[in-house]
Amino acid sequence: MKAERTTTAGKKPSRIQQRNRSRILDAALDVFSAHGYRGATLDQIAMAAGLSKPNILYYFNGKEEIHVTLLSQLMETWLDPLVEMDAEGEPLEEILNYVRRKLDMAKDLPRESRLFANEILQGAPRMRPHLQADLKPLFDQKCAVIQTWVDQRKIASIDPRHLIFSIWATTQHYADFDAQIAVLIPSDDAFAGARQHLEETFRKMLAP
Amino acid sequence: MKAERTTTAGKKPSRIQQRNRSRILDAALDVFSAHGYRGATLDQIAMAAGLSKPNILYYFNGKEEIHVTLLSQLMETWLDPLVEMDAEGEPLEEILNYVRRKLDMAKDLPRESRLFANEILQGAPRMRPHLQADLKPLFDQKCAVIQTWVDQRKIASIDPRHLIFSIWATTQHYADFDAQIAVLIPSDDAFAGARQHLEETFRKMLAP
DNA sequence: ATTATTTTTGACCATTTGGTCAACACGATT
DNA sequence: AATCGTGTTGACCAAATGGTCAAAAATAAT
Repeated sequence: MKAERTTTAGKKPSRIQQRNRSRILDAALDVFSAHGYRGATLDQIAMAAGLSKPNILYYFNGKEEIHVTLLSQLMETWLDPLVEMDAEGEPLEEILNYVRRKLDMAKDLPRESRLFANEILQGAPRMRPHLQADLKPLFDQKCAVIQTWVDQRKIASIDPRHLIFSIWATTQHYADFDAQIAVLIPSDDAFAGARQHLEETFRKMLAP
Repeated sequence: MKAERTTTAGKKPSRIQQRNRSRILDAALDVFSAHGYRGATLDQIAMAAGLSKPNILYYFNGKEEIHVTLLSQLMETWLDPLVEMDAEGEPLEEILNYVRRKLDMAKDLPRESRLFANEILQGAPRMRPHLQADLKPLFDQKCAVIQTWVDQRKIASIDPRHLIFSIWATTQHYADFDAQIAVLIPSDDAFAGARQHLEETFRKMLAP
């Protein structure tokens, strides 16, 4: 019988296992988000994790498994703000809160945002299953919620799908295109201005 | 004296030179935009161009030169819609026209959009000079124009910088995140819906 | 202390990849 | 047809890279 210390962990991961696995994942997040999947090397990840390359391969069966693990973990975090959007809440405030939460994520988790962006840009080769299985149903459900708000005249008439796209695009932009923004708004916290701008614009956009 | 048939072309490029160089650049655009810089290989580019690898290296001094050439050419096309925005025109219509043009570019030139997005995502290692030299001054100039429109109450009070970011984000999103959109809006032309949605939302956003 | 188990690593390997080069083919000019 | 500059390529190369493995350290269990 093989070790199988990977995805379907046999029993209980030792203290040292937990520590090293999370070290590796954190280092891999650094490297993958900065260079993309193919641009990242195991040596870089090993270096960043403070472990030897063979040791990395002791904890993960290969480069791809590290990447897939990161993507899977990310999915949960990524969808959470949308899950939080409450059909019973006050419509405008629910949507604005969603915008705020997404912008917070772009600010606080830029590596995750870029990892995601990289994967989608390349055609989502390793993530399409997750998108289909997790994102799609949630998306459809929340679109329906927003549509009821539109039908009840609680917010302006708008296509819920493209509204969500606009929210994703405008918030993630500040993480994914940071290198460009840094050139255009030097030595300034773009997020402060972004928060106010998005608050105001989405408010106007949605006013019934 | 060396050949120097690269950037600073000695004299006149022959018919065959022009043909093959553009073939290579077109193939490289395919490959780079699909896999990123490091993910792209000269063999893939050569294959896509219908030429041998050594032949590719006969026309370009290396992988990086091909990439840089693409980026340089792209810059002009990319900035053009913003250049077109006329300070003398009707403010709201000028901005909406800019949105429309940017969306057209996302639809018609998705490879270029992804090439650009890939480069910025990786921190713009090969493009920062262009951003500084070309994009930055244009950005500042057009921000000033928009600011005068705001000051004259021609459009709503808004931060021109973040307005432009929002336009970039929402339009390019449809090209860059196509893989995700295809999952969420299956077998549908997202651009048709996007055009109407963006038209309406930016109109509301900017109404004085 | 001794055995058993889990971690760690130096030394290797096979493949991929960017790039070189000498030789060869082509096309225009004489 | 011989010549000369332009194009083209098969054969190679060195470095990078994902991955393997047997042996050595640590660590835990007895």
